[in-house]
Amino acid sequence: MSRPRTPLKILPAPGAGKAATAGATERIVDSITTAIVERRLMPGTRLSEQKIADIFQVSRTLVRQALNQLSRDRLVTLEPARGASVAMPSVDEAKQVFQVRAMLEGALVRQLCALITDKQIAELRTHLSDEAAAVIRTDVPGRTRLLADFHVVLARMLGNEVLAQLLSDLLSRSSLIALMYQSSHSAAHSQEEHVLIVNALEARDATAAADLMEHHISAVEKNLRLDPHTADLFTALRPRG
Amino acid sequence: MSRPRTPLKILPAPGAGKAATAGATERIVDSITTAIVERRLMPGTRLSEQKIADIFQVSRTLVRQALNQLSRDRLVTLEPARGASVAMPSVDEAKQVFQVRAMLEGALVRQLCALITDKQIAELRTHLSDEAAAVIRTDVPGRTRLLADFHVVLARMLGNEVLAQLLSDLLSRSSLIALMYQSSHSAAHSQEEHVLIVNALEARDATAAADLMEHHISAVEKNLRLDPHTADLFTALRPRG
DNA sequence: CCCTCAAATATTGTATACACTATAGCGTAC
DNA sequence: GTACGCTATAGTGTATACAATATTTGAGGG
Repeated sequence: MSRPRTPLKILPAPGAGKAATAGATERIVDSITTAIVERRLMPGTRLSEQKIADIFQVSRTLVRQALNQLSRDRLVTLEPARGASVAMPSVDEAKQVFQVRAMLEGALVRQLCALITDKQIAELRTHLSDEAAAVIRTDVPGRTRLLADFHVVLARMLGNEVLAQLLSDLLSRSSLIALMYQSSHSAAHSQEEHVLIVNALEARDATAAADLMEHHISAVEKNLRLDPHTADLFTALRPRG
Repeated sequence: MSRPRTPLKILPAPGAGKAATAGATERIVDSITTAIVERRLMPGTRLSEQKIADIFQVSRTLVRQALNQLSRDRLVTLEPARGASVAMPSVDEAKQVFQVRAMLEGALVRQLCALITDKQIAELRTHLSDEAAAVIRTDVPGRTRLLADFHVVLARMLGNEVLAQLLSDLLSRSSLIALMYQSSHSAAHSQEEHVLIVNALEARDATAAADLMEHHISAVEKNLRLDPHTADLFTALRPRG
């Protein structure tokens, strides 16, 4: 066996001590998901069923279930008879994900302007200061999660679980994309844009809020290194170290 | 064993003779999906793993995989230790699905106006006449599929596979919802609205197209029997025949 | 006659076993 | 020395076996 580029030490998932009483498979999904988002598993890494099963002390059955779920979320790709690896979203896929997010979240804030309450604005302000705090103390996993959660929180405020779920999936994919195409968009900048969006929401200015949101998402996308040569680095460097 | 309310004769899937050479599990997913959409499996029907395994002449392993995928699509619900049944989307979920569709497809046609080619318009016209033909000859499964495909075709024309996939899922759920809350929105009416949307696309009138699309989706939703008492009929009649 | 409790049955959850495919290492021929 | 092919090995795909849990059936008591 060739030495794996990544030691595959997934297990701890330190901040994710969920109540896994019922779902053993869910624990695996969560661990791998956070491992990918926290950049401990790089795109292209092979995910051997047996190794993961050993790590989690379960049979391959549950691991396969987990990998299937993850493949449905597009976080891992499942090549027939070759197994699973951490997904490597193409440039096209990256652009498409951000386009869908712009469509969805633009409409989201537009509708939210008409319905949002002062109490919800206050909650958003709290979230914003949490974001700012995480950015200041350079808590990378924390700020990544909070910056993504901001968008899901907005969806929840519309009272639309279906939308929230959808957006949550898209944000996981966005995290993987940002990880793969090294974003130069600073977390601080993202956080500032979030503040502007909340300001527009507070002013109940639907057009401004939508424009700001679409601009924000577009800015994140534009700051990805989606140039062909950089994108190919991953595939170019994949087989050898 | 109590006699099943539905004989569970899923197998034939007469019009769906797909090339299932590789994916045995995919065949099961497709069969059950079309069985649900074509109303041969009513919401709430229990889906026993062993029975399905016998029908498809495979082991429970593959059936479980299929049911897991279907549960991810929200077409079946998976209660722990109780097994799978055809999903019974709640009124809230129904409204949320249509809300998301309105947001997504409104933005879709708005963007499509700027990019659509005359050739694509022609393709849409062809699709529309297929729809009309299916409506006239009261080909219920065919017209259902074509009316749903219209929306996916639009997504494909944007060249956005991610969006197309997302929309495809939402449309499956919409089918189940329409099935459950007996829609009074005639297929003919839907088809006419599709024509209006294509007209607006041809005129490159983004605002009109978006309005028409949102109105169309809203009309479908409004024609569902989402009144509390009717909605409860399913649960009320579920335990006994 | 209905309600409650208990054994029997059916069904799901998990693990293991086996078959098949792809991969890697090595030896041989050119 | 390099290229080709063979064998060994690791890994996935499917089926089956076993354990745990829910559901049903029946008997007994109120």
